Amino acid sequence: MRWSEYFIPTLKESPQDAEIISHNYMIRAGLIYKLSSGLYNYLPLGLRVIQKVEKIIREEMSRKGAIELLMPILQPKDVWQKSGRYDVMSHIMLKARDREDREFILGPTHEEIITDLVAHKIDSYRSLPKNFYQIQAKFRDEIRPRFGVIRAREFIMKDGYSFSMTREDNEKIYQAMHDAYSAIFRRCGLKCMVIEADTGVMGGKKSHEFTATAESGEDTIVSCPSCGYAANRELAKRKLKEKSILGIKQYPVAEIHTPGLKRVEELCQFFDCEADRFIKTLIYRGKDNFYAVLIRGDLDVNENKLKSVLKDEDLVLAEPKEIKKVTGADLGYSGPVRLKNIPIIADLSVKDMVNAITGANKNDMHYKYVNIGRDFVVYDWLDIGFPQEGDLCPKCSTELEFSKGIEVGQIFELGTKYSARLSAVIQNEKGEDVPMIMGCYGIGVSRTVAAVIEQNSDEKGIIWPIEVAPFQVIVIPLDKGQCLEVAEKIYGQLCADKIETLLDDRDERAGFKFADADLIGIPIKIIIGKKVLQEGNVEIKIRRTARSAAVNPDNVLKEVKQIILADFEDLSNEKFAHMECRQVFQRIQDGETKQIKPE
RNA sequence: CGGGGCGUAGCGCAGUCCGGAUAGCGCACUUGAAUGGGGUUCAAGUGGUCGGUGGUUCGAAUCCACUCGCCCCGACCA
Repeated sequence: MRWSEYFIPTLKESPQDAEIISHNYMIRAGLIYKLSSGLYNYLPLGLRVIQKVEKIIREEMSRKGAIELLMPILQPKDVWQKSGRYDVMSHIMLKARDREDREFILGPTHEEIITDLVAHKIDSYRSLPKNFYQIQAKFRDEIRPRFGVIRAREFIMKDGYSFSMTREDNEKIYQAMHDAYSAIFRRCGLKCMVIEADTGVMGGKKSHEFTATAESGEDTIVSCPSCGYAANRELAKRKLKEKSILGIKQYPVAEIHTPGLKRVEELCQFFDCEADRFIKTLIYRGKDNFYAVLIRGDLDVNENKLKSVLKDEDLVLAEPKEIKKVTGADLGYSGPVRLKNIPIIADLSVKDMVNAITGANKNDMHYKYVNIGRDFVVYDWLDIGFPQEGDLCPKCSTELEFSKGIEVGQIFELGTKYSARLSAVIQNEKGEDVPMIMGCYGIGVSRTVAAVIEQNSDEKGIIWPIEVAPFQVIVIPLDKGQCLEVAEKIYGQLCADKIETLLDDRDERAGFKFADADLIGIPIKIIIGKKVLQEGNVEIKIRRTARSAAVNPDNVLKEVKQIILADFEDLSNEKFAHMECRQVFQRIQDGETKQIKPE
């Protein structure tokens, strides 16, 4: 491709609304252009990268026997009502009516559609298992789109759905997808953590998240450096460091007048102490009864964990009126002491608290010097908080580490939630109708591109890993005349050999071209300048290492192929095991060939 | 949805508080000249319904009301 005939609108200045590196570079390198909040044009260069990621996905998916199809973006409302998700996901769905006033939504995902399809077209267990996928645009009316394509409203997603007769088959596909995802992200040049994840509105039993580590990530990952336990902070279990409370003197309970003071923050000031001296008491309303939930004052209750340990999906914080009824006092004065007829559940963080401060279940009153056992009894000790710095691994008690990441993929074991509701049933060997067992597997394609940039860039711009680079090579003539002639020749050779090459044929100065080439991140530069050419050479320069070497123009094709192969090998060992290539790559990396400008 | 901010040329911004004449600056773009291996220099240009509507006023980018859009923090999030 000739730059002058192509379309790469680069920007020298940073756009005002780009908060993170990938967003900034995607705009500046001319990959995307915003149409409206959360809606992006993919410009030619950006599209090429998207297509590279899609190609990798298709290869790895079909390697595992998955079948590609394509479903509509516009979906009739009634399918969603059948699954029960029309209401649950209502807030992210864009709704529309056609000319006959029929109701539709723009698909935020496709479980319902594929299940409907399979329900109609697969009627024997002999046809199972099947694993379908598509790559297509999704629309989710995000509450707050941000970070460019990382949280966009319209985005490109690969979504896959498997249908099995048996748990074993389902488990096999889950594992196959797990493996496929690892390969996909590795080939994209992404460092990922695979972590235990929450199933959210998808429902289902088991889920793993593939999270690309990035400072700018929205997800917090908790991991154990010792045993490898890793989970989303929303889900992560924890142990707490044990503190000995032996020998600490317990004072008698004292009632303190605390007029109008309800929030922990205010109470800290009043008592002149840290938040961790308080036992926060929250009243929750469950399906059948109320719970008093205790947690240390500086921590928050993880409601997902609470729901799951109490096996009560309907759990919500009680209304002020209900609190008054249950505790006898207004919101803000609840406490465990003399709290009757309600189970007291406590987070592990409360266990070693001595002489704590709690509400007194009387308005404007708190207790000081409250002690467990003596002043109240806990019905059950549970892990219902979020892990904090210093907390320990639930499995091996090593101190947990925290990192940030971008969720690029997630896989779920769905069970029979959708198949049962949408009648995707088959007859088993005994002639009984049973719902199919499902799994679902998603990759945020556009988001993956952003994650790759988050992990692969420097102050000059993007540094594409070879497999997702929009072009592998950029040929840069620094002058007209002979330089351009040689450049054209090399460009022709590379193209003829199916190496994706960009020829910067613009009449611009050297620095300008270099800066653009670095910004758009092409891995290999072929630089043709007068001086080097007089010595009969051109220059090959690697974007990532900034190392360069002079080579004879006739050898450029050979060298480039070897660099590319070596790079591929780096990303995907099993695929390209060419020792020779590695050696040549090493030679260029080490600068063993003639150096123009040693770094 | 709550809180905050912004909207002036393709991009980044000044001007708005305190109303006044052809609405400025940098980058980009066009033309010319010099230059030619890491974002050159000089000169001359193109380009703006000041987000929109209504109002106040002799006069509105500027004041008022409404409205649309965008961004940030929070709530939310496969």
